[in-house]
Order: sequence, then structure tokens, then C-alpha cells
Amino acid sequence: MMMDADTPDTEKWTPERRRKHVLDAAEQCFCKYGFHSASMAQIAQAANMSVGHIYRYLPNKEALIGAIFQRDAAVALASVETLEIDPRPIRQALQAYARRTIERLTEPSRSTLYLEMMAEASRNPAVARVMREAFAEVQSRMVAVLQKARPEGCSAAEMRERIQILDLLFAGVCMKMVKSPDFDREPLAALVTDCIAKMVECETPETTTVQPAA
Amino acid sequence: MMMDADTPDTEKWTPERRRKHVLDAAEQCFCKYGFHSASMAQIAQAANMSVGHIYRYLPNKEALIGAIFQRDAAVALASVETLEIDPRPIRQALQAYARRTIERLTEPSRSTLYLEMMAEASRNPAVARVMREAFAEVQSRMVAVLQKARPEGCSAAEMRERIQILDLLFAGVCMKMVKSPDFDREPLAALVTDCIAKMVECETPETTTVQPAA
Amino acid sequence: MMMDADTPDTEKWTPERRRKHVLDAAEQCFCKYGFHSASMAQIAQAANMSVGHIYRYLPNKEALIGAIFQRDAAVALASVETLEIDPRPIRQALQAYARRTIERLTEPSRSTLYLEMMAEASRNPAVARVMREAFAEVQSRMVAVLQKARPEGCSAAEMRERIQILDLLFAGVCMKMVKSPDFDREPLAALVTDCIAKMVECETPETTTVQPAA
Amino acid sequence: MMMDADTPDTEKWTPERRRKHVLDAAEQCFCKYGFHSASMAQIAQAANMSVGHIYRYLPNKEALIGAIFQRDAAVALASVETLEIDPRPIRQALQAYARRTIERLTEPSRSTLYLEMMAEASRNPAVARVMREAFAEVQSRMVAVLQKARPEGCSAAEMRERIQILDLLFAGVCMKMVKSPDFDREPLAALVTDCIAKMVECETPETTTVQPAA
DNA sequence: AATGAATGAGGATTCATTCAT
DNA sequence: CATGAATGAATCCTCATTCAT
Repeated sequence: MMMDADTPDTEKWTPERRRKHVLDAAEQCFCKYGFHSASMAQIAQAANMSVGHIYRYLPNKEALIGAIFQRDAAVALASVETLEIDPRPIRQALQAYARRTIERLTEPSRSTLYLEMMAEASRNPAVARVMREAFAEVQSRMVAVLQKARPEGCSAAEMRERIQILDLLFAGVCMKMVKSPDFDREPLAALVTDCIAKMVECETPETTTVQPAA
Repeated sequence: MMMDADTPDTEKWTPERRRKHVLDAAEQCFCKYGFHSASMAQIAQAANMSVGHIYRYLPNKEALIGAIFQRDAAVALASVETLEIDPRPIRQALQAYARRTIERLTEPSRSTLYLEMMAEASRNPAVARVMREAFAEVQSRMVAVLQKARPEGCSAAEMRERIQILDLLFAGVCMKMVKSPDFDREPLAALVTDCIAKMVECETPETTTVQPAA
Repeated sequence: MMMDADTPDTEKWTPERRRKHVLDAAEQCFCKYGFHSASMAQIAQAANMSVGHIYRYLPNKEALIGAIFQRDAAVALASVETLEIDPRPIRQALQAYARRTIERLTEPSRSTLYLEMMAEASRNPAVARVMREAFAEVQSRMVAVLQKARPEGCSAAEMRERIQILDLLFAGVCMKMVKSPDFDREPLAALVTDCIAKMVECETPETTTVQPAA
Repeated sequence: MMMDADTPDTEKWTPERRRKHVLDAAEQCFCKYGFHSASMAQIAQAANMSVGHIYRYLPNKEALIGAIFQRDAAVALASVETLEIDPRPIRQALQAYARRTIERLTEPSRSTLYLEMMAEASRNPAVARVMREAFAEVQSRMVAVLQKARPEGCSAAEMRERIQILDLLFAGVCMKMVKSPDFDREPLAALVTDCIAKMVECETPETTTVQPAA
């Protein structure tokens, strides 16, 4: 009577799974209504739980929001890990990484949630910290991957710059989903490909711009 | 007793001015607390007004939020108008336009508000419409500017693509402000410059990527 | 529609009066249900107000409780002030003071509230402080009164002791109201009279007991 | 896993003992938080038990509170029984009784609990009845003790009066613990001694005051 | 025009109690 | 016997909105 919906009966209701279940419901509601307009009652309903029961898994709404950030950070790291063990040449591995990321962020509910998260992070230092630390970790892991691939490559600082630009493009596409949902993703793909190319070629220590003199 | 602070006494308290005053206060609060956590009381206080008085200028909180979107749309259009009458060569005019936009969006309180607006727009169709229509107008005006400058130039569709990319970069920088506040804006500037160059050159109907093979 | 009951229409609804009105209602409810079982809704109803309106006068329930303590402290001080300006001989003035105090504390609703306050004070340091400071003030003012009456009198320390005993008797009668409501107040009155006699005679520096060797 | 702490293993976990264990835990919590702010969960934790298990021994929270009153009544009766079998002369036996009682009530956690009980009793007739009946029993037993000691002694009514006064002094000291924790117990002891003296002498049928004319 | 008192529905959170395991 | 997951009513508090002055 409490977990009838979309539950593969084969799996046990461990506390772990239950927490995930709650977070899924919360994510759904946060997405639909925003962090501050979603009510605990709505979340409880989405989770097929009583209101009070949610509090056995998360101490309060703020923790729920925080957990969403944590989970998102974990996904980002997981994607980098996938990149780390990708056996393909670096350029293709990076392309796959970019495709994964863009696909995730352009999933409509994802982009909505991501924007909500960014808006929250711009006001709430606690969650901003989670987000920033996760990105810092992503960045340094990618630098490591790139340097392993081309030990004689360019400086870590330059790598970091490129990674920032890549991240900026991801962020941008996420916003465009809302502002111009019909926008053509092809030119962006080209930009991304180009940015990745710069990262793996890296023969241009003399210029700091992405655009080499033609 | 209601407008003592920072008010040039030379200007009358026309309804017009008062409305602006209220919106300024609202913007300030929305920025600090978000649309749904800012209370009418906080806004009233920021405006040095009584709560009830605000309702003489705006029918309710939703209208306040809507007005913020309208005003932002107007600013975007004003910036395009500035571009339209810019006497300089098109490339420099566009560069100035880009600089204006980026400067505005990287002002910390702006980026916060902009993210809040995007998050709201992703859920609230009424404000999303305002935002999208404004961008459509911006886009078509810019196309007109570009085509006036180079009548034999490339297709409007291609122009629109470039403008979307430019907008994406603006959006991206705004998010990076929150996610990686220390990120270096130089590489972005290069990308922007490059994107603008493509718009004004436009001799490459055969390739759809922003980055031509060197 | 909000202040119809027991309101002398001749008096204005100043914020001051309104605060008092709220505190009266709260006191009534605290008395009937106890601090922690009385709900804000009950208090609002007793005050003929909406729940939210109460919060314009007191920031939260804790403040309401605190204000009850403050008010009680003020009453105790007022009673001492009455003693200070009592023109009668000291013994009679003290007797009147004792009678006032006992009458107040044996009013059934008073004794209930006082017990509730003591129970709360024994757990809540903030209100305990209010209570202790008020008593300290009462004590030192009474010492002053006594020493003004008989400058050659006994030590302040001894006076304080007696005042403590008097206070203990007051406290005791308040508890007896609950435990043995039918208990005879006469023997207590005798004890009080006796205690007062000791305070104004004070010719016994050699013995510290209330009871002189017969 | 449920009774590991401070449990002499030699004793069996009879239902009787378990009930006591629960009451001890409850008492501890009631003392710390008050009857109505202490939660069943806190009590369960203090008893090293699951919440549900408590309900096997007591039907609900109200019963728990009632049981605390019952137990306290039993302690009071036990103290009288000790008095009844005290082989010493009546005056010394009474002094020992008074000392026992005062010592118990001035134990800080006791005085807190006692105040809580009095506050509760002043509102809750069910528990008030327990308290009053216990005191009535105490009173009549003490009268019996006193009359056995001095069969030709004064009237039972007068004895009861004195016992009430004694009880009032006990109650008073308990309150002073909270209101003036630093108060000097010596003068009280003198009063108590005096009151006891009156009870065992009892040669003054003509005066009803505790204080005979010197 | 301007105020801010007043309302009451709605939100987060807690808690006594039950019951399947 | 024992557990603790589950419930949902009740509690405190906030807030958009209205309206008498």
C-alpha cells in the first residue's frame, strides 16, 4: 500500500533504496514546482508515502535539497569516471563524454532542475559549495586524463581553461532549452567538437585563445 | 516619509516613476531571496512603502514577477536598438553589444536574477512566453542589422544560428559566475569575438561549423 | 468583530492595550492547558483574534511565555512599591503586603499559572533568570524598606533570610491550593505574622533561628 | 541489546522490573522536558527500548504520567511507614522523616519533577486525585502515629493542621530550589523543627497559632 | 493617496500510536 | 517478545491579499 507503483518487486526495500525513492519523488516535484514551491505534502504524495515518513530518511526539506545537489555531483563524477576508463582514443572518449553530458542536460526535466539548482546555488552557500567542489574535482580529473593521454601536452592551466569553456557550453545549452527550445543543436555540437580538438591537440602554447590565427 | 532615501527631489513621483521604484525594490528582493521566498513585506520595506500601497501599482505578486520579465525584455531590446544606431562598422558594433551584454550578466546580482528568471520560465509558461518573444524579436532585429550591413551576406537562417550561439555563450557565462566564480573570462571573449567574426564574414556556405578547417 | 467581548468601548485599541489583551488570553489558556499544551489557535480564539494577528504583537510562542514571566515579575515589583509607599507602621505595611500576595496566589487560576511557571523555570534558563532577578530585586527593596524603618535593626543578611522564608511560605500555600485545596489558611497566617514580627523586631542577633528559645 | 546499561545481571527481567525500568526512563525525560514536551521516542531511547515495546507495559502516555504519580504516592507512603516503625522517640522520628522528605525534594531532578507534577495536577483531575488521596492517607497515618505516641495529646484536627503546615514547608522549599537556588536552608530547618516541636508537645489547646506568646 | 491591521489558508515539522514482521 | 516502519492529525508560524481608516 506504500510502494505499489513502479517498483520492481524483485528488489528489497532497503533503507538505501527508500532514500533514493524519496529523492526521486522530491526531484520530480522540485522540477515541476521549484525547490521552494514544492511542498513536502506533494513530495510525499509523489513518493506514495505519508508526510511524516519522509522525515525518517531526511531530516528536513533543506537536507532534501542538499541531497539533490549531492546526487547531481555524484552523477557528474560518475561521468568523468566513465571517461577515465574509456578505452577509445582520447578525442573520441571526450566526444562521448560531451554527448553524454549534453544529452543529460537537454532532457527537459533535467534542464529545469539544473536551472533551479543554479538559481538556488547563487543564493545558498551550502549547496553552492557542493556544486563548486564537484566541478573542481571533475576539472582536475579531466586534466589528469588529458595529461595521461598526451604527457608532452600543454599546461594544466590551459587545460582547465578549456574545460571551463566546455562546461560553459553545457550550461548554455541547458538555458537555451528554456529560452529557445527550438534552437538548433548542430552549431553547438560543432563548437564542442572544436573545443575538444583544441584540448587534444594542444600545439599552441603561444596563443591563449581558442581561435588560432588562421 | 515614504521616499526619503536616494531620491533626487527634482523628479516628481509620477505613477510611472513609482512603478519603477517598486520594481527596483522587488528585483532587489527577488535577487536576494528568489521569487517565491521573497515576501511582499520585504519588497514593501525595500521600497519604503506600505504593503498595501504596492497593490495600487501591481495587482499581485505574480504580476510583479511578470513585470520583472517585461522589464528585462525591454532592456534586451534597448541593447539591440543601441546596436541598430551604432555608427561604427558592424563588427565593432557587435563587439560593443557583446561586451554590454556580458558586463550586464556578470554583474553578480544580475546573474542571480537571470538564473532565477530562467528557472521560473522553465515552469511558468506565461513568463516563458515573454522571454521567448523578446529573444525572437532580438534575433530578428539583429538579422536585419546584419543584412543591412552586408546585403549579399549569408542566409538569415545561418545568421539566426550564430545569434543563438552568441546568446548561448552569454547564458553560459552567467551560469559560470555561480558555478566557478573565479573562471577566466578571456577564453570566452575569444570565442565571442570569433563568433562575431563569423557573423560579419559569412563567406562559408559550405561548412556549418563555427570553426573552419584552418 | 474582533474585540467585542469584555471591552470597555471607552478605551482605544492602542498597540499597548492589544498586547495586554493577547497576554491575557494567553495567560488564560496557559492556565487551562499549560504552556506546552495550549495551542496558538486556542490563544487566538481566547483573544478573539486570528492566529496570524497574534504574531504582530509577539514574535513567537516562546516570547509569549517570556512575556507572562515579565508581567508576573512586574506585578511582584509593583507590590513592593506599594509597600514602599505604605504610610502605616512597618509591621502593618508588611502584613498588608503578605495578605496581598497570599490573596493573589490563592486565587485558583493564579496558583495554577504560578505552578506552571515554576515548572517551566526549572527547565528553561531564560525564564528562570527573569524570575530570579525579579525576586532579587524584591528582596533588596524589602531590605531597604526594613532598614529605613529601623536603621539600628539587624543585618541585611538576616533580613534576606527572613524574606526568603516569607517567600517560601507564599510558594507553599500556592502548592497546597492544588494538593489540599481545603487546607486551613489560618495556621499559615499565624506563621506569616510571626515571621513578619521577627523582621520588625529583630532584637536577636545571637540566634539565627526564626524560633527564639522560649 | 535492550537492557545492557546499569543492569545487575543477577536480577531477572520480570515484567515488574521492566515496568519500573520504563517508569525510570520516563521520569528522567519528564524531568528534563516536562510531561508534554517529552516524547515517547525520547522515553524509549532512555529506556533502551523500542517505542512500540513501551506500549506493552503502559497503554499510553497518559498512563505513563499517571504511573509516575502513583509511584510518587507510594514513596510518600513508604516514608510514613518508615516513620511508623521508627523505634526512636517521636520527636526524633519526625525529624528524621522531615529530613528524608526535604532531602528528597531538594535533589534537583526531584524538585523539577515535583513542580511538573503539581502543575499537571492543577489541571488534570485524574492525577490530582491520586495526589490528594495519597496526602490524605499520609496525613491520617501521621495523626495515628502522633496519637499513639501521646494518647492524651491534642485534637486530631489540630494535628492535621500541623501536618499541613509541615507539608507546606516541604512544598515551599521545593519551589525555592528553582526560584532562589542559593537560598539558605538553615532557617527553614528551624521552622520545621519548631513545627515538629509543636506537634509533639501539643499542650496548647487554647491557642491556634503556631507561635505561642513568648 | 497611503497605511498597516486583520485574516486564514497553507507550509514544514513532530509525535502518539498501531501493526506487520 | 520486540522492533521500528508507517500514519496523519496537530502544531507553530508565514504570507498574499483585503479593507477600514
